[in-house]
Amino acid sequence: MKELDPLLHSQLRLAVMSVLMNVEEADFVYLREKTESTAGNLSVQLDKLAAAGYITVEKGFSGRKTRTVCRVTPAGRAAFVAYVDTLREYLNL
Amino acid sequence: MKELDPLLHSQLRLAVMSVLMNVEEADFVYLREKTESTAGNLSVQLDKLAAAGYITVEKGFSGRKTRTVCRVTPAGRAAFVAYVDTLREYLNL
DNA sequence: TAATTTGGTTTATAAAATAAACCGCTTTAT
DNA sequence: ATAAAGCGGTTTATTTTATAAACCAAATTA
Repeated sequence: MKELDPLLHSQLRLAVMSVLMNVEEADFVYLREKTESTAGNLSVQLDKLAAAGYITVEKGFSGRKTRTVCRVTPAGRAAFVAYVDTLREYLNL
Repeated sequence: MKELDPLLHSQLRLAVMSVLMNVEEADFVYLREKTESTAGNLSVQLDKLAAAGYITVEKGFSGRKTRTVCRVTPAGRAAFVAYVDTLREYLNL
C-alpha cells in the first residue's frame, strides 16, 4: 500500500491546500476563517507547507495593515494530485 | 469546513478500515501484511478502532495457534462512508 | 531440549497538532 | 495625547498521536 504524503495528511494542511487549489491566492485571515482554525495552528502549518515548497507565503501590506498572502506552487499542486490519487486506492473512489 | 473524523484520519487506521470494508473479515497477520505495518503499531490501532466500536476483534485459535480476527461493524461502515463524504469536499472529487 | 519463529502486547520515544501566551502596530474612546 | 482594545500574526508550551523497540508466551524446528 502506497503511503499517504504525511505533509498533506493533516486535517488543517489538507484544508489549506484544498482552498488554495481552487483560488489562486488567499490571505491569512481568509484561510483562518475558511478552515475555522486558530491563528497559531494556521501559522505553524503554513510554515510547514512553505518549507516543503508546496506554497509561497508573502508578507506585505494592505494600506498600513500587514497582509500575508499564500499561493500554491506547481510542486504543491503535483503533491496534492498525487495525494488524491493515493487516497483513491484507500477509499476506492 | 466539516472536520475529518480523527479516528479515521490516520494512515494506518484508514488502511485497516479500507481493507475491512472490502473483505468481511481479516486476521491480524493478513492486515499486517496488507498494510505493511509493524505488529506493534497495528495492535495499538486495532485497539483504538475497537474501542470506538468501528471494528470487532476476536481472539481465537486456528488449530493450536492463536488467531485474531477483525471485522468492521455497522457503525464502522457508517463512519467510513461519512469520512469519505467529508473528504470529497476537501478534494472535490 | 535448546534455539527460533510466530503472533501478538506493552512500554518508551519521536513527531504532530493544538492551544496559550505573547508581540507590535492600529484604531477607537477618553 | 493617552489608555485601552483589536487585529494580524508568531513563539512557546502542552497534549495527542504515531511509531518503534523491547518484550512475552506458545509453538515449531534443529
